[in-house]
Amino acid sequence: MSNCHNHQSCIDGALIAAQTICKQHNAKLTELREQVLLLIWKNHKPLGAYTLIEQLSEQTQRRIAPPTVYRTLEFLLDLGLIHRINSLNAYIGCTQPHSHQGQDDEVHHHNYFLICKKCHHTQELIDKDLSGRIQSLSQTFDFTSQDQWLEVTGLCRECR
Amino acid sequence: MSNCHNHQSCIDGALIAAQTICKQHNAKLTELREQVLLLIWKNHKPLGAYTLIEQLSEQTQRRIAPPTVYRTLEFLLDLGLIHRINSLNAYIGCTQPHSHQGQDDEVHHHNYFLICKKCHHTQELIDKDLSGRIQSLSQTFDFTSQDQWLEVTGLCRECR
DNA sequence: AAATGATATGTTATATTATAACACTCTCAA
DNA sequence: TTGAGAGTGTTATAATATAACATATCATTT
Repeated sequence: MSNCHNHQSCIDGALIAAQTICKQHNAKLTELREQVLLLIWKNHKPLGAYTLIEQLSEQTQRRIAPPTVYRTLEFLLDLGLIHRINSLNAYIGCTQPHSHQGQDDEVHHHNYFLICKKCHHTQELIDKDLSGRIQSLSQTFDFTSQDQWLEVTGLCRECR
Repeated sequence: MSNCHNHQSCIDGALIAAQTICKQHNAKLTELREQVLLLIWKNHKPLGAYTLIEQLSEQTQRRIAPPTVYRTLEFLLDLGLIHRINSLNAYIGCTQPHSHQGQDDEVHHHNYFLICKKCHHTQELIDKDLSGRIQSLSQTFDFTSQDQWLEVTGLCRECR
């Protein structure tokens, strides 16, 4: 782990947030979903689906097939509890899931990531100002923006 | 094509720009590379690698295998002549390849796209102000940014 | 022109990521 | 108690991408 912090409290917080958000959306946080979410958080770096399948298979002592995991990922993505890092084909826990909730119960994806090219440590940003700026920039091109994905690659402090 | 404009002049311009940039980098714009670049431009929408393989196979009347196309895509990507749209696993021509040239002959990727969810029409933006803003935001997180990828999804004028 | 080395392309096989389709299970409300 | 929906299991396969090695092409030197 490249950034020092209380890791367990991250995980605990993520779990509590997940429980709250599931309740809000009348969705069930099943054992499988909780396991997947926790594994993603424990790794604390973008995690590929097949790595996740491996870890999950080991942990449960039985063979987990891809669709099982992909469905679970989709569930967590839809609720904004995790994010997909497109440039890595990998998944990471959302640090502020509540901030992605719209008034209409819809999840808006305005997600920004700083991704270290060396260690793949990934930091999520949330910046309302930047969101607004990108939105209005879109408007000048007569484009109605919905979701925003920003991936900035470079070097984190440790790897520099 | 969802945005009206002189399409042939786009293509012609892209080809001339490619020739110039290849010369600058002492790289060869071979027939294959030119064919691929033109096909990408003719489609004028993000094009998947395997669609490209199909079109290229048809056009040349022989079977083109994936590595051939992927290598060519890599070449064009490296020179900044095309971009990869990560959210679509697809490739599109760069509208302003010269603007990605650094002084040190290195290509910097600060690329922003507006992607229509319905028709996949994709508009490239270049905005130095936004680049700077994202760069300085990265700095506040003690992160040395190199490349920036922004993909905004939503609806274009025609699809709204 | 022949030899050489570097670059480009061809070819075969396979890795990696993701989804389709259908079967089974479990819960909970009618 | 039953049947409808949600969740998960299972098998097969689709879609995207790369590794490894063979061959060809071209420029340069001899």
